[in-house]
Amino acid sequence: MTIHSREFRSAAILGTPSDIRIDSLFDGCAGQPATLFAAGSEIYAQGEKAGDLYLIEFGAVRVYRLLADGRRQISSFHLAGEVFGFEAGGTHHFFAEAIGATGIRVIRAGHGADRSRELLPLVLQGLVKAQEHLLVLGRQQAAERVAAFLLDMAARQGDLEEFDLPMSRGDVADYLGLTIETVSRVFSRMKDKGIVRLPSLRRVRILKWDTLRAMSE
Amino acid sequence: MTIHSREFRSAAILGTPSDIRIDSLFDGCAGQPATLFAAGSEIYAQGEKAGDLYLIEFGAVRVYRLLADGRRQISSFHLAGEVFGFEAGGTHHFFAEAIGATGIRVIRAGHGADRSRELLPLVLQGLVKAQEHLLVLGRQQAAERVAAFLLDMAARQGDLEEFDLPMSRGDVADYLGLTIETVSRVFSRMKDKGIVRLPSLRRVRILKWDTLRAMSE
DNA sequence: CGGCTCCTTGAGGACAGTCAATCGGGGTGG
DNA sequence: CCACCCCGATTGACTGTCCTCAAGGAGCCG
Repeated sequence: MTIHSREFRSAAILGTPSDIRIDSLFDGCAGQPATLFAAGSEIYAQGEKAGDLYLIEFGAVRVYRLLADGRRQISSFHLAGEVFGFEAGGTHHFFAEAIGATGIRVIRAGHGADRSRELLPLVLQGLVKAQEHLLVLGRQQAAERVAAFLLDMAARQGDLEEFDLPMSRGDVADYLGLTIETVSRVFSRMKDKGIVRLPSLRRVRILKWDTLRAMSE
Repeated sequence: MTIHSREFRSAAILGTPSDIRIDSLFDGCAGQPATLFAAGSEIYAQGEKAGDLYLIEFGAVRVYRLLADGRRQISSFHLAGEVFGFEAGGTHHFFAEAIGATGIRVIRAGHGADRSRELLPLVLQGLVKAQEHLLVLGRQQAAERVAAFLLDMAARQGDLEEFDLPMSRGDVADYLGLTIETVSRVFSRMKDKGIVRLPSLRRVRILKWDTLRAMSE
């Protein structure tokens, strides 16, 4: 069900949220066309052979894992300018899907050169983020989780007052370890209290930053 | 309150649970004495300058983070033979403490040589483990979490029928995002059902592996 | 043997989940 | 351009799992 468009030419990279430089990773693949993934299409699956990395040019990606009965945990979202696809042991332990229409540049593995030096800081940052998210899932209540999530999304889009939520309520729920209904209720409550405005389903404007920060502890 | 014993000579490394070779990391510090950390003593703290790595020779370590009101999430336990201390941005984002009396060999940073190549597989494995733990915290119930935890502890001690739990019930609770009482109740229920035996507070014998595996899904 | 800490067990309550009905908005077709 | 449709989101009522509070028990040290 994956749609690949070799025709699609990349938009400008919107800038990396971190200060880690990734430019050098693309020495060997400059000028390569990006691939377009349609909404919901699979980028890689658990069990597949891993090695390549993926740079998002526009759109967003969810990386997740499933339990046997279908319960899903999204371990991370990735936005424009971010790199994902790191794996251990040469095998993917997770699934990756485009959330909306997403342009991705593939960084092929084994270009000869050893990329450890450039990759290590990126992977370390991913490790810290995952471990910080453990605190959210293990010890925070629903409202605290949503507050932390909104602040993270805002920070990754330049701390603008208003920003996009590329993902559905269901995706947010599966990222925060909650249900759709609980996420929806927390959003509504935040709106009622004047903490946020919700101009549309996929858009948020933060009105009370300090309140949100206090909520996320 | 930290006790460092420069006199202490290391016991044999008990073997790495993974198949990743770490020998080469110690080229520059072979023969260095290990340091003894007393039970509960701090190895490093959040906010401290990072860079060194730590190899456990015996004992166990908890790595955790705190919320403002004292809620604690243990992001990982580390046993004999394992390396920890990876950080991003040169600063520790977590606390590390010895659980019981623990012998640790410090791998000093900046020995000149670039360690990226050896480190990357270790960090990648840590990332996968953290992300897998997200699924446990986000989507599994209490009994499933405990089952997954026991299987993990068993696997890291050679899949022996009977093995040590170096940490307290409180540590287990803070690792699994539960309370002491819930962990205790799940243990008791598993004992009642003949799934495990608990020869002592810090020791477990798994009787029904398949049941545990089915529980952890 | 006493006292301490950690663990266990019980009773009751709260937060989030489940089930179900309704709302709303973006897209399509008339 | 408007009406309809459909999927996602919202809201409400109720349930259940886990947390909180509290008391009692077990192991381990001096």
